Amino acid sequence: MSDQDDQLYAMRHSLAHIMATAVQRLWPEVKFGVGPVVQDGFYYDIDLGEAKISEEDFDKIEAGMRQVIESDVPFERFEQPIDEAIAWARDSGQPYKEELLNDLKRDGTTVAKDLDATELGTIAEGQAHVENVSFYKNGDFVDLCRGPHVESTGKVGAFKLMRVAGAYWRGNEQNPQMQRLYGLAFATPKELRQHLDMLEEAKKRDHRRLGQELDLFVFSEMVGSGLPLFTPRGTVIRDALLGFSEELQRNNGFEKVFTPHITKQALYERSGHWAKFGDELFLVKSQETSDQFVLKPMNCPHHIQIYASRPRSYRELPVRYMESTVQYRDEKKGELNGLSRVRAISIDDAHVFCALEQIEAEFTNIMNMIKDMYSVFDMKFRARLSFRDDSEGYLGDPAVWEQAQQTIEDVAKKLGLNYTVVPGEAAFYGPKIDIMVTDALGREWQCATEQLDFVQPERFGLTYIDTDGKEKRPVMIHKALLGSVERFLAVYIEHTAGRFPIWLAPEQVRLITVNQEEATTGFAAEIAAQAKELGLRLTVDNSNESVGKKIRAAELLKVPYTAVIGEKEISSREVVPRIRKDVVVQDEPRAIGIEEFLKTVANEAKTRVTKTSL
RNA sequence: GCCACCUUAGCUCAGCUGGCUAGAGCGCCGCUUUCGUAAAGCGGAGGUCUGGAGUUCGAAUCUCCAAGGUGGCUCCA
Repeated sequence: MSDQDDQLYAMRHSLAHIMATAVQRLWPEVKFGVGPVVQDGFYYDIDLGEAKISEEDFDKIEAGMRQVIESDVPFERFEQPIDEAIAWARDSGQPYKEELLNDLKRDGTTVAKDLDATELGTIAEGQAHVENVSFYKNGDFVDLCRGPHVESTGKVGAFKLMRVAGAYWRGNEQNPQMQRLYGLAFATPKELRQHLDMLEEAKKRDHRRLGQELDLFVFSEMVGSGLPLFTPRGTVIRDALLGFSEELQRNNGFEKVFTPHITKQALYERSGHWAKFGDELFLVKSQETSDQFVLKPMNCPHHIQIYASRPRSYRELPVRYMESTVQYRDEKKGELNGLSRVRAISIDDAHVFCALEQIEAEFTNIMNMIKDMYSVFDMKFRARLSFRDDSEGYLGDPAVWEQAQQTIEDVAKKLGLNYTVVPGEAAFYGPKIDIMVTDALGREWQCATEQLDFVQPERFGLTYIDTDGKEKRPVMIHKALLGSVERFLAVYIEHTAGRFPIWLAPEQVRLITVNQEEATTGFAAEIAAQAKELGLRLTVDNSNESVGKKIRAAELLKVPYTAVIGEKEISSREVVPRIRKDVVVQDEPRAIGIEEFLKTVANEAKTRVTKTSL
């Protein structure tokens, strides 16, 4: 961390205390939880019992905060023996602080199991035996806190309270729910302004909004939440994305398979998913048999059945099956969100069955596809190597894990990936590489993934006959390049602000007729027929509107190429294409023969270029 | 599921502290116009104000319940 980061951290943290001070003055009975620094700001968890804070109270609280800031009182640090601190918490009616202190005393840490490090969690860093704990005092407000803080309440930058949200004490559903007050904080008003502008831009690019404006997908209350319906325009993009993924995979040794969308529950009992994720499966009832069916939430057990359908030789390995299909998961209602989280999920899924010593080649193969794919999307990514830690609950031989993790890291190194190792993030069945993609607004999303699985081959008793004639156990690799197509689309719509590259644009060329005379519309129809033969998505707008208005309509739909068709074009058989500004290289529009124009665009679509040569 | 907020025409929104047949722009339909690179003109249709109950002489407006949505929390094979 740089000094500047330290300063920003201290400032944000101090603002959390200042907000708490203001809240306590307004609601003296408030009970405090934790108030850490988060990305772009801070929050504080509070419990007001029956009373609730709403966003309407923000003016009041902000005014209170400004008062504290203007008073410019120092943040004073002092220490207390832990037992005295516990007594303080009890006496001042702060049961949450008391609980934290008791944990601190007992465990030397406040980090509850399954809980990320919090502000207080780091208090005890490197001190297993806690004797003293530190407090910070600003004016009449005292808080248990590791710090650091700025010197005085006047030394904070620009802030703005953003929202109030519910949050369970220590992130556990069984615990009481507190209110979390979020604030943004930056060193200067200018940076705050910039951040608010970014949020504004993000709102404009929101895929739910653009999905409607660009006519890509809809929801229907009668169909159900989390079940998007794709319009013709949206379906063009879906198909193009999946087609791209399949093309990459086919070129890299994957074979397409197909499996039905329902299966007997027994399959998932065997795979172990029923025990772990049973409540997320949609149940399907047969009226003919007594079998219990489920909608498939994933494909691995199905692909396993294909692999297991006959004995396999080492000569066949690796076996690579791909299937881009819809999977169904009954997500909780509060989790659904536009296309980012749906209940019918299309995944460009694939499974590799291979020998242990083939892992390196297979991981490399898949990672190369990921690199190819995201360079076409013009998106940067980094790899998160999710490895095991020392805790229990990982299945399989630790020595094999160790070796596999080493192999995976070697692959990442060899390919020159920007990667980080994250211990403790592995799935229980194996280590994995998650790809974090950065969008145009600098936000990170998990898209592609590549996961090793030692467990399912075991559970299903998969084998192959090795060179020595003996049965061996293969390992499995799960992979997705796009991940969920719906979520990828959400990310990509926001990344491009709906300005899709030529190969993905639902409508690649739009012809605008100057008038509705036979000669004009006939000529446009002639061009449309040629375009169709070239596989182009071209439409003709010969509605009875002004040329200006029709151009505007095409602009709003973000069509990459527009051409006006009138007398001039009919006689010269040339057009002056209007090119969307993110695609264009030279800004002097120039005339081009219609045939050449169409062929060029068709070629650009085929080669998936992001800039035009026109 | 929990907390906060939101829900008025296909879309975006107005409708002040409760008061005549609920408005606008865009879109849609019709007519006029036959037009040259981001909005031609005129006319029309379209709303049981998300649903239900209540308070009131009177409810889009206030209260309660429900549904859907948004932002979080939680979870994520």
